[in-house]
Amino acid sequence: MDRANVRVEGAKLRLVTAAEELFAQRGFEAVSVRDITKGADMNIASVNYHFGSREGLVATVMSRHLTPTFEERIALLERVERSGGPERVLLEGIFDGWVRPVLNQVKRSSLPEPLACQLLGRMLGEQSLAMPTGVAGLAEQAFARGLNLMAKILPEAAPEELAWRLHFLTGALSQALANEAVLQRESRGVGGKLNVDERVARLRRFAIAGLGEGKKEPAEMEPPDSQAIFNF
Amino acid sequence: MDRANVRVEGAKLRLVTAAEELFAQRGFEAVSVRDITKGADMNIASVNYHFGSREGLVATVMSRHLTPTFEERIALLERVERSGGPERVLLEGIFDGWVRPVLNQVKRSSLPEPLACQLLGRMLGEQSLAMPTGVAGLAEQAFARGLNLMAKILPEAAPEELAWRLHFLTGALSQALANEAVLQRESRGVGGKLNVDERVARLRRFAIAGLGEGKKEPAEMEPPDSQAIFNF
DNA sequence: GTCTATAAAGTGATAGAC
DNA sequence: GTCTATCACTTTATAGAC
Repeated sequence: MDRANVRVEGAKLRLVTAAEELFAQRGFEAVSVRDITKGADMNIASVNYHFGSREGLVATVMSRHLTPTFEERIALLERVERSGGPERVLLEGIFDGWVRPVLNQVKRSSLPEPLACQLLGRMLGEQSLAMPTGVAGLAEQAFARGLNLMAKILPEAAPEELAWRLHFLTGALSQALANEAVLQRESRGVGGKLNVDERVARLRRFAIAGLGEGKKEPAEMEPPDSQAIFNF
Repeated sequence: MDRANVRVEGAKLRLVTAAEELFAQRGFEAVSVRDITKGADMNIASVNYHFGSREGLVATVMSRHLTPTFEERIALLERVERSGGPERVLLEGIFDGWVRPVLNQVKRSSLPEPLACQLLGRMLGEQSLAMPTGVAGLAEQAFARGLNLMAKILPEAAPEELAWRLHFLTGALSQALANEAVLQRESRGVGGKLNVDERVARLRRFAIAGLGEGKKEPAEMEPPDSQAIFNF
């Protein structure tokens, strides 16, 4: 995978850094070229000179973070697949392979941790945000590996069920990274001020249970839920 | 709760409907007043006449959908709390109380189902999207009830852990509603073309397992995960 | 590679006629 | 309540001087 468009330095780096900070705070749509050049204390024309267009800068930001993240995700999932192990270990391997690369990317970022979280959370979760083609291909590869591992744990489940579980995990992860302020408000502070590692530790318990739901453990076969309010 | 700003008709309704369709497709930030009036085949000045400003229209759209949704969520969770039952039933009650009102709102909407899903998914998940104050209050009330019920099932868990689980559920729900196209692409079609009820049925299995993780069931006490790749 | 100046189009909002 | 015309800005992008 060509890394030319992932590495960035000098004037380009100043622009990218300023852009990332603003994208993290306000979202990709709500930031203008002027906001970015002002934030970087550079000339208004510099974005077009260095990146061709606003869109080129957005693509660079996406690629810069998501390329190494998805490459690491692919590598980790591959490693889990090769090393094998009992179901519980595979399940933890899927979660760690899926989530850890995102966390590592947060740590690698030069942005302050809360901003890096918001930026990654947005890139993973924001609707109608087109990924550069190279990145989309990596996302596909990672997804295929995740799906393959899921099928080892739940061989009788429909592949489409497993695909959706990985998708739910991504939604919960995006929420864990980007929406801490929302939880603070809605929970009147009960959510606490957790750093990203603590939040991911909580997500880990939640998601591993969800991903593995239904794996044969005779003791907890689905009871008939006759008293449930609704039937989905 | 005053419903004056929730019910809308005549010219206002035409504008709201056109706006909702565009917001669902492109997101709230990416739609201009001109796009909306063109979509409604109405005059450019009509948005400001009927809603005071673009922001007023956005607030109306949010309130129109989220007010009944959160009111129903509060009512259902209250009902689950009163009727009680064994843990498993409470757990299903929390999920249904949390998610069913959203699904009902999708069905109530005059928009085509896929658009209604995207709109609701965006309102639940889109970062930096300010809720009108009345709606924010309802969201808080619903959250408090959900948290209260969670504490009945997992009395020994930290409240902050339970708050985050509800937050993860919201993230996964938003993903189930709004990002079907993304899953289709990433999974190369494995995700299938599921309608919203089927997607929610899958979310139900995933999330109920995650929400209830750790509730005392001696048979499945956490095994030491010595072989896990990472320790969070 | 950085700058100014400016083009060309789009933005939300409003005054005032009908 | 609907319309036109327009204001006052902002948007991305670029030509051309330095």
